[in-house]
Amino acid sequence: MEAEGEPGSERRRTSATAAVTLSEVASRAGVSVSAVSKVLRGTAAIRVSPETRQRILDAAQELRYRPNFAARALQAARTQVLGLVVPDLTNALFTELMHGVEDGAAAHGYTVLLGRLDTDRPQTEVIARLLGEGRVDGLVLQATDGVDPDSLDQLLDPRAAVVLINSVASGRASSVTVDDVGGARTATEHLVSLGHTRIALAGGLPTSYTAQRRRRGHQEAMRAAGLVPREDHETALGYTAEQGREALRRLLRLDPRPTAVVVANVNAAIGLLAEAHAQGVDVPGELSVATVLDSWTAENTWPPLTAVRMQFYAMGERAVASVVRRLEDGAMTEEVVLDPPPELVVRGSTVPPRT
Amino acid sequence: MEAEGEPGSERRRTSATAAVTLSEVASRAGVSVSAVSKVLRGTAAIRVSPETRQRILDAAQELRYRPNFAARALQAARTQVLGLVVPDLTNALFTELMHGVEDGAAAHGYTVLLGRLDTDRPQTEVIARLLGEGRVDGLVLQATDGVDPDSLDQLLDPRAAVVLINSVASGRASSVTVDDVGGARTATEHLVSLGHTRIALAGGLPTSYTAQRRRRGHQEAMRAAGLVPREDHETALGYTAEQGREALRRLLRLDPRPTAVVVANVNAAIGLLAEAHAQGVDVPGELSVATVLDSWTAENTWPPLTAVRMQFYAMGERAVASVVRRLEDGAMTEEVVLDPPPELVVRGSTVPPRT
DNA sequence: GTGAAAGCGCTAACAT
DNA sequence: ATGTTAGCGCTTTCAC
Repeated sequence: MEAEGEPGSERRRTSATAAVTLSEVASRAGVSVSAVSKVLRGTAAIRVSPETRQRILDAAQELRYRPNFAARALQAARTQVLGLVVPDLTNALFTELMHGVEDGAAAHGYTVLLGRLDTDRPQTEVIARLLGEGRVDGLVLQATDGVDPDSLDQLLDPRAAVVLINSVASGRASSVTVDDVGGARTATEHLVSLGHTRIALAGGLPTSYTAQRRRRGHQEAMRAAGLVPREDHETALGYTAEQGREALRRLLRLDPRPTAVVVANVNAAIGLLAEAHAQGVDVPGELSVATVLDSWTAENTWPPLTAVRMQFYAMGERAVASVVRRLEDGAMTEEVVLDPPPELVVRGSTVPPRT
Repeated sequence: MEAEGEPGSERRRTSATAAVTLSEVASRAGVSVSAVSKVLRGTAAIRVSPETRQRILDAAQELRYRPNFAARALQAARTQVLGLVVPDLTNALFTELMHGVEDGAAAHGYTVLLGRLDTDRPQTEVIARLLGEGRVDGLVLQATDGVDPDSLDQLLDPRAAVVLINSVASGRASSVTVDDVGGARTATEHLVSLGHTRIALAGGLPTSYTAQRRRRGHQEAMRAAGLVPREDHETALGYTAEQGREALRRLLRLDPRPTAVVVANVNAAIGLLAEAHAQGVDVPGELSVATVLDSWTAENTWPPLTAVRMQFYAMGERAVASVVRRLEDGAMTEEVVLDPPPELVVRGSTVPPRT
């Protein structure tokens, strides 16, 4: 606002690409770069007279000064960027996680860089590039579900700030996990409380860490209710809609059929439900369906799916908090998101069994 | 591999955080930094003897050298990062777009930084920061649907490399748009071809650019079939599931009722379908439902939704191609993705009208 | 209170 | 064919 120094015409000079630099601000304010630097970033605001300070602020303002990201990053050896690496961008669930990561990152002053996990190129490469080239300060990494934990172990530099999502590598990386056991337990308990006794489980792949934990939760709830989890009532096909469909087909071959099923994943549950329609199976009349994991899609199926909301958003936030902590005081932690507990949302797909 | 120069002990010095630099490689190979720089980035590979070259390559290899991102970015005034800014990370459709952007970016040697669009903070700020601080070279920007085009106009620096998704700002930014007109037309044509004549439209907000275009497509198809689009057969409530439900309620009050409806968005269609169930309306018996925009969720509803796949993935790819072009030869373009045309996917929710 | 200068790691123009 | 050097824009001692 203050007219000062240079003629007005000079101002318009700043062209398209040419960004305003610190020294331009300095010369406009008639001070040194270091003074500008100090003032602009608040450091040692003290050792500058109020007038100089104001002059600098004005100059920066008028010139629309923006600190150059690369220069700062180079100097600080910090980018304030976190990498988010996931196997499948198209998954509706990942969306929630990403959202949590995004919000968490913003809250801590970081931005998020998306990492690609090519199926072909080894995950190692991605990680090495992101971290090794200093493109990011830390990494939130969701390994492909069902990936060999040992190989994961291999590729993790224990000194790097990486947090694993829904898998663990003790001593090599931090981890944040959703409460899979509790989630599955909740779903099964709900079915039990409705009076079901023949409760099947449409689970994920046996190699999957989350699938194992959800299975455990299911079995715990069964046993707690005095029921015996039956081997043939369990499938372990996977988390996709198609795999959910296949799970239903298998369950239908059983005699007697289960009266209820816990599906370990919404996507699979939606597929299973669609297949039930296709096969003329009445849900919930003949078969109650409860799913672990909720998403908006679950409430718009017919009947709407009873689901257990898992805290993916919170997990994303925690994951960021975890890397940031690691970055700041080197702490490596393993955490299960228990706090907002898995939340049962009863909708139309579950009712008491027919008598 | 070549034992050369420094004692072996020296090697292990490199600690956790300390990244290997060019000069370390240089001294290990016994050459100058510039030689290493040239060789490692392939430039002028010529003016170096094969032996030196090999020595450098080996040294870099052994030291696991990685070029520092910030240093390169500073020097080149380029980050090879593209910003992706969208209003809602949680939208299933955005997911496809993001995927296309990701793939496109990777193909062009860029990575993707997620931009936040706080509802509170002005979009200006986000853009200014990302571009102004040089965190990204260009921007793929999806303005909030229904945002005032003029205000968008305001905040766009016409010199910046930004491409708009599904909205336009002629002369200020490039744009890539999905074929909304064609998509809606296709959906309506399908219904017409089944023999429907009372075809309603559950549209998006009137201010929305896409909604306007989809409405146009619908009307075009109606007129082409000799039908008159009726004002009272159109709602313009919005794209969410809840708004789809409301649209159905309104349509049900009509007399005579439409026998078919084109919904301008999957999410709304899913809501509309769920509401139909809730109201005991038989789909497709009493009402055929076709939706513009497809997603995997549409095929798992009951009945599965007939939908028109819009090319969001392709749009993402094109958007990246567009920014890259702009970055390289300054070209500003406006493009409609016509090439993979909107694709009709007939599923169970549409049948001929009852006689 | 303010400024000069070194240096973060890299590239490119310019010697040799 | 190889090396020297001057920055890129910023932060940060260290002098004055």
